[in-house]
Amino acid sequence: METEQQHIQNRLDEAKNQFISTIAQNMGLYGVSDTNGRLYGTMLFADRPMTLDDMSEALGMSKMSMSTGIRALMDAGMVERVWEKGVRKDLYQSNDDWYQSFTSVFVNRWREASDNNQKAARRAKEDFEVFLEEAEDPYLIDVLQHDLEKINYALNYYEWLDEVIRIFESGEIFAMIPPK
Amino acid sequence: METEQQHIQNRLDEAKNQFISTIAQNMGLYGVSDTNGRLYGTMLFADRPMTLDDMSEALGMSKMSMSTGIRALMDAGMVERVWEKGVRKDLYQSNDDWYQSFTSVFVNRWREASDNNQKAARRAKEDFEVFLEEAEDPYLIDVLQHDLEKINYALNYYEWLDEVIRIFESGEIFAMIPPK
DNA sequence: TTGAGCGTAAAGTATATACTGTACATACAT
DNA sequence: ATGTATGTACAGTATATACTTTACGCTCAA
Repeated sequence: METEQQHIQNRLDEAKNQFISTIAQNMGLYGVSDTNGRLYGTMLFADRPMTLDDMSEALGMSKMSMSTGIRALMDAGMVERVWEKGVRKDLYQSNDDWYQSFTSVFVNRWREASDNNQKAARRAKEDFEVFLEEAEDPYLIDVLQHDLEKINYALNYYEWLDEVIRIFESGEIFAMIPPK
Repeated sequence: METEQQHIQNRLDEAKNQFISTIAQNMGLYGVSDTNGRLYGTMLFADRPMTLDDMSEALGMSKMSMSTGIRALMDAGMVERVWEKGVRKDLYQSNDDWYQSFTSVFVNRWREASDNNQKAARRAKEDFEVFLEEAEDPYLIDVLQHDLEKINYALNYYEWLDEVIRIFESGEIFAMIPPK
């Protein structure tokens, strides 16, 4: 027979779970899978650092999944490893500074994409310019000029995007829009 | 035997393809799949609006895939349908205003995520507060207070995030960081 | 009214992704 | 030194996603 307090505890766990499920679902935008999101949420509400076995128990999933999940969350800077002397098992806790950790995730992902795109655009531009020198057919020249315009437009866009990313990277965004 | 001009044309197509492949790969950040990204890229460089059959031919994929792909790109506002009288087939062209289309994609996705999270957080907060009233066990009370702190922190974060999204939604971002 | 051309729904298939179980290498305690 | 506990690589399996094929309903021309 469960006591009154146990009943509250159960409903509390249920409420937490519901919240965790929701944020986990929406973490796809940060490039975090659903289950890794639940993993993060579980650690967020844990009052102590957790071991892989703790997580495995809490989520009812294999320890191996926890291991790979933690690695992904660490890479994203959303989780950090902590040490306690006398404890053999690895201990992890969530990085609770969402402003820092989530903007860094955002910056890393978008910076990489922008860099790739810029490189590809510059390479295409060089090629197009060479072709333009060689071309004689008026129609081909016309096509090439239009294509060059597109590439130049893209390059400008990426420059702008870089500026946006920089605002987040440097922390200027927090001056523009102060955290509460 | 291919002429000089044809040879240029071939190399041009190759260069375009390489560029398209790169941006398509990085379009995952916008929630656009790789092949839909290629579809967009193909239309971007097309000098005329394209039919589903054109696309199917260009990408070497089934017309059905083009149909569903186009629908996704339309929903994202990255592609628009155009009419030409006397033409039976549906015609589509890329929306070339990247500042508009891509920021709107960004806003929609993040706004939805933020809304969901906020709803879940508010629901959790209400629950936690009820539990706090009912709780008597000091340890449980302590846990609840910490949990409430987390939820309040989350709510503040979502408010901040909403502000960030609003900057993009309203176009204020273009005053802060002007397009080139 | 009929027939051909068009877009898409539905079901089936292939490919990619996420997850698990086992087995191993490493580190620590005795 | 030896045994035990711990994290992870690897291979296999299940699940989800992307893609194709077939069939159908709708629209417009004749």
